[in-house]
Amino acid sequence: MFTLAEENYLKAIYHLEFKFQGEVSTNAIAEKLEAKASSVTDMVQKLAEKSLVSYTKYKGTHLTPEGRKIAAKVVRKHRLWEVFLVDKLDFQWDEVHEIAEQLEHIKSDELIVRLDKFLGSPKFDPHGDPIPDQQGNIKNTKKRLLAEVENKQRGICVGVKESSAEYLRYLDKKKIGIGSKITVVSKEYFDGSMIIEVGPKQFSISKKIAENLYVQVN
Amino acid sequence: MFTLAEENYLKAIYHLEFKFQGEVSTNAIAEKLEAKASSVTDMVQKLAEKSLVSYTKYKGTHLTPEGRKIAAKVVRKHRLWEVFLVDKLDFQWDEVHEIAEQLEHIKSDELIVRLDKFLGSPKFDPHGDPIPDQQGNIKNTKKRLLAEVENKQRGICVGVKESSAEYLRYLDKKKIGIGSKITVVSKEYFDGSMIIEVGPKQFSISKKIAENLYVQVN
DNA sequence: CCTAATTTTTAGTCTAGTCTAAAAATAGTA
DNA sequence: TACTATTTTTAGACTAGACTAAAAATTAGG
Repeated sequence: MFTLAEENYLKAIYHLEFKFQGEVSTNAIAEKLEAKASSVTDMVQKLAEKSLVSYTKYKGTHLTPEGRKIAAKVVRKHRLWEVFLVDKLDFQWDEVHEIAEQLEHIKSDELIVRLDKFLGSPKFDPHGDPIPDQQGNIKNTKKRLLAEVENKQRGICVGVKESSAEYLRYLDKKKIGIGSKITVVSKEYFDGSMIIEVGPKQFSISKKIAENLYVQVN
Repeated sequence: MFTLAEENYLKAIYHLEFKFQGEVSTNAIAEKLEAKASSVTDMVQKLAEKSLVSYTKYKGTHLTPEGRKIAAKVVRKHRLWEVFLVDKLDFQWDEVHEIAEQLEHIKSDELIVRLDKFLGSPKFDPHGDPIPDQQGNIKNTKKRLLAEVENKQRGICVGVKESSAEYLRYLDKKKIGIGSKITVVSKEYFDGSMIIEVGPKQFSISKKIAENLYVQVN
């Protein structure tokens, strides 16, 4: 199996590859993990030894299929646990990250199979990020801000950009949560506000609200 | 906070103190943790520095109130997670220990409060061992084997001694589980079998069955 | 009560993972 | 292109936690 540090490095590289769509620099990893660049060099060399990343001096790092599989598994575990914490233990969306950072390293395949089942095989975590499947495949989500959605289009709420308690409370009040179907009824280009339909109701939301809600359209 | 190793040492000492009712020897700790005695000496000296144990060379170790509190907390977490795994994720009683060994180290007080609530504040884990409360106090359980229970006495099932799949399946079939109320109707001293009452039914069980079931009487 | 066996401790070594400081490579710019 | 700034790597040191081997203390047996 893999150590905690190894898993964290693989996960960081995984996220950074996604973000930059390609090779990942030593400094980027260092920043993400709040470590020094020299430590990162050390570790990626070890990971390269184990064929989990491919690494060329001064050029950067990227995951091998093997490394990607492991990273995706950690991410899957992280996001499933977040769903557990929010759905079952009633944590708020913004309180769960730190705990999930620990839970993601629990080693037991059977545990994850059963947890997934227990949670109803969710496809998104409470922040709207997609949960990789067992093979590490991730649903191509095309998540975008509600503010960017065209008139008459319909999307599924998959997360928030900001997650302050106030904002989440507002959303709760309006019955907007992960999975809510939201239709843009009309947009006011003057102030960026829009009228949306959620369930049986139509109401107006401000630009600020629309700019902090992610939806998936397709 | 405390490291994984520290927590494991404190937990081991906690269990051994309970078992031996007193001072714990270096070798006993070493055996429990499958480590060398020299490693143990090292660690207990460090723990003594931090006032988590009191330790006198060649004499042995025991927990300070501080150390006991931490150990009890780890045990509480371990046992709550075991309940979660069995009650919610449908694991068998004998499959959960290894996973709980990992989960017990997750750091978040709020998590434990909520988990406890989610599980209905159980007082016993799936093996029938009592779960320490938030203050680390443990219910004095007087658990004993069903075979040792007197005629006409009534007990609550709190665990099993053996936990083979066959045995557990037998218990399931007979609708005996944690919390089941069992009354000893009559004992056959010739072969150690007994007739018991579980719920609305009375039936006979062999000595072997009775010697592997723990109940709490009073 | 003295010697032998056992237990415990000390001393020194190892690995994983981190760091700092300095050297080397790369990139940016005049 | 050459010089400077930035990035990356190397070298060496540190800590936690484990180990082996040897020394010291304790316990047990005659």
